[in-house]
Amino acid sequence: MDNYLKSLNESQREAVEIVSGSTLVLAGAGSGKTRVLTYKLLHLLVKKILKPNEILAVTFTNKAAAEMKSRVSDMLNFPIDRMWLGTFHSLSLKILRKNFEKVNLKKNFIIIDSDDQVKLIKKICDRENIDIKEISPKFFANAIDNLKNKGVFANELKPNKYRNNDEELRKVYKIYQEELLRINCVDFGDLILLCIKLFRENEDIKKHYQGLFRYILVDEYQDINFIQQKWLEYLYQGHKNICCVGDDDQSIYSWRGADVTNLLEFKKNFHDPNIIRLEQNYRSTKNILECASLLIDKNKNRYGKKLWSENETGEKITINGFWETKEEAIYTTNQIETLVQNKVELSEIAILFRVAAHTRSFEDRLISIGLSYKIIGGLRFYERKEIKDIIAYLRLINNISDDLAFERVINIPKRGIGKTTISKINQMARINNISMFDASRKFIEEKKTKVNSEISNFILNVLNWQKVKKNFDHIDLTKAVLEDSKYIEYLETEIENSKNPENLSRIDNINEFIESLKDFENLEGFLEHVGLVMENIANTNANTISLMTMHGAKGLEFDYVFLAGWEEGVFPSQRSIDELGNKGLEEERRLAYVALTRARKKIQISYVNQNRYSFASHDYNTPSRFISELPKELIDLNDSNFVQENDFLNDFVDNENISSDYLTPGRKRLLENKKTLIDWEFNQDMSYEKNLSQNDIVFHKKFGKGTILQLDNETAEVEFIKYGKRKVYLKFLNSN
DNA sequence: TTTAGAGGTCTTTTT
DNA sequence: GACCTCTAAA
Repeated sequence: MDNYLKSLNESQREAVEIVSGSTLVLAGAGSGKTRVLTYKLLHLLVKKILKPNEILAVTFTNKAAAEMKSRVSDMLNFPIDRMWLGTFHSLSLKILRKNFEKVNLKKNFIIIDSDDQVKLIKKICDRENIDIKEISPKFFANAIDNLKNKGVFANELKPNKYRNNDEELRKVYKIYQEELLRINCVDFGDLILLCIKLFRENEDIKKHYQGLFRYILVDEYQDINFIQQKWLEYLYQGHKNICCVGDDDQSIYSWRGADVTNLLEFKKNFHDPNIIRLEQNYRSTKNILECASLLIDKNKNRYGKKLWSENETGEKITINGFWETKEEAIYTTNQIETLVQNKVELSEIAILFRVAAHTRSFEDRLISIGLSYKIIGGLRFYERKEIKDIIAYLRLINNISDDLAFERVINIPKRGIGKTTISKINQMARINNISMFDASRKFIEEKKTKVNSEISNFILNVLNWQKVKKNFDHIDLTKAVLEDSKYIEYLETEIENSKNPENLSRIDNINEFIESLKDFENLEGFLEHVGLVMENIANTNANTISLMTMHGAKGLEFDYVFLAGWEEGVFPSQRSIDELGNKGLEEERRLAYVALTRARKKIQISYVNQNRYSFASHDYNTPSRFISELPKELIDLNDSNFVQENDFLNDFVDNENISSDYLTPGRKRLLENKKTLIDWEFNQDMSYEKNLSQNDIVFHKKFGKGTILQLDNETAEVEFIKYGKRKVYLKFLNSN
C-alpha cells in the first residue's frame, strides 16, 4: 500500500505529500494530474491525516468526481461515501438541501435546466410587454447567468446605461428570481449564488462548514469563475488548507465566466502558497508534444512552461483536406477500420469536433459500416423530448407548484387544452397567488365544458398519482403515469406520423429511462440527479469509438485521435473571434492544444474546404490557421486538391477485395447494397442514355434531398452525393 | 378555440 | 434540421 509514493516522480510526490497550507500545482497536459489528485486523497486517508468527511474535493464534471471516487475507494478497498466530493454545483446543492429554509426555498425544490429557464423568461417577457423579437429570452438567460457568475444578486443590480437593454434586464432578473421562488425552483447559477448568500447571512452556518473542511482539493482550477472562487475563499478561511490543480494552457471555458486570473493571481487569494510544476509528459509521443507546444507558444497570455517527455518520437501528424463533408467522414472511418483490422481497441479511438452538430455525418457512416460508437455530450438523454415529458409529470407530482412542469404536460398527450385556456389559468393563478395546478381546479368550477372536463380528468389523475406515490415506489409510479396518461399511445401515433427514423428509438428511450430509475432510492433522489447530472446516462465503459466535442474531451486520453473540421470559421470559431477578438482566438488555440494533447500515439486532422454541410447549407471555408501554425517538418499535409485528384470515394467503392476477416457485419451489409457509380458525362440538355436502376447514380441539376427526378417512364427521389469535376453522383432514395 | 401546416429564424463550447 | 410563430382550416 505504501508503494504509491514510489510510483511518483519528484514533483508529483511533493504535491502529494504537502498536506497543509496552500498549494498550486501547475500540471501540464498528460503530466499525471489525475494521479496526483487520487494519490493525494489516498495519502490523506491512509496516513490518517484526515477523515473522509473532513475533505472537500471539487471537480469540474460529475464524471470526474465519480471516477475519482471509484479510483480512491478501489485502492483503499472500502467506499468513501462520506467524503465531500463533487462539482461546485452538486456540493452547493448538498449544502442548500440542509439549509433550504434560510434561502426561502421549500424542501423539495428542484433545479431547472436552461430550457425551462428560457421558457420562464419568455413568459415574463410576455407579461411585461417586452418584445421577444427585439430582445430574445436567450439574451436575458445569458445575461442573468453571467451576472450570477459574477456574484451579482437581482436586488443588487445597479443601473448601468452602458449595458445593453439595461432597464429590461434589471426588471426581468428581478421577476425571474421571484418566479423561481414561487414555483420552488432554482437554476444552475443559483446553486452557488445561494450558498454565498447563506454564508454571508448566517455566521453559524458559515462557521460550521469552515470548521468541517480541514482540507480543500480543487481540480481544473484554471476554469473556475468569480463566484466559485468566492465560494472557495469562504470555505478556505476555516483551516486555510487548500490544494488547487490546473493548467493555464487548458483554460477553455471563459465563455462560462471562467477566469484564468484566479490561477495567475493565486498568491493574492491564498496565503503563502507552494507552487509546484509538473512538466514531464507521460502521455504523448515527442512529435505530438512538440506540435502542441509550438502551437500554444503562439499565445501571449500565459505562464509558459516546458513540457518534456521520454516517450518515443512517434509518427507525424497527418492532415487531410477534403472537398466535401461526406468525404471527410468516409475517409476517417476507413482509417478507423484499418486501425480495427490492426487490432486497435475501439475505446482507444476518438473523433473530436468543435461543434457537436458535426458528428452527424460520422454517425451515419459509422452506422452503415457497423462500427459501434458513442456520443459523449451531444443531445443529452434527459434533454430528449419524451424523457423531459415524463420527468415533467414526475416533477408535477412531486411539487404541485411547479408551473413549468404543469404547462409542459397539461396538453401532452393532446387533451384539447390550448393556449387560450392555459393563459386563462395562468392569469387566475397570478391573481390569486396560487399555483397553476390549484388555479385550474378553481377554473373548472365556473362552467362545464368539454375542455373543462379534460382538465378535471387531468387533475384527478395527478391527485391519484400522488396517492400512488405514497404507497408504491417511483418505478411503479412512473409506469402508472405512463399508462394513465396514455403517453405511450401518444408516442406511437407520433412516431407513425413522422418519417424521422430517430423517433423509433423513443420507446426504447422510455424503457431505458425506467431502467435508469432503478439506480435511485426514490423519486426525490432521482429528480435531484436529473437536475444536476447533465451527462449522458447510458454509454458506460463499452468498447466503442468516442465522438465528442473538444470541450468534452478535456481530461480524457486516447491512442488515436481524429480531429475533424479544422476550418477557418469553424475552428477557430468565427463567433468566438468576433465576440472576443484576440482573447477569443487565444482561447480557441488553447482548445486546439487540449485537443492535440489528448492523443497518445497518432493524430489525424481533417478539414473540408469546399462544401461543409452545416445548418442545411453549404459553406466554403479555408483550412484552419492552426494547421499552418504546426511545424512543417512534423506534419504530413494532403490538401483537398490532392485528395480530390486521388478520388478515394471511387477508390473505396472499387476496393472491396482487400477486406479481411475484420469485415464488420455492417460493412458486409453495405457492400451488398453498394451503389454502382456511373461515370456520367452529362449533356447540355441533361439527358441520359442508360436505363437506370435503383442502384445507379445519375445526374440532376438541383441538389439536395427530396429532389424529384423524371427518368424515362419513372420518377425517383434522389439525394445529392457529390459534385466533382466531371462527375455528379446522386443516390436513389425511392422510385415508383 | 384548437390544431396542423407553412414559413421564418437560429445554431459554440456546459454545470 | 429543429424550433418557434403565425395563419388558416376544422
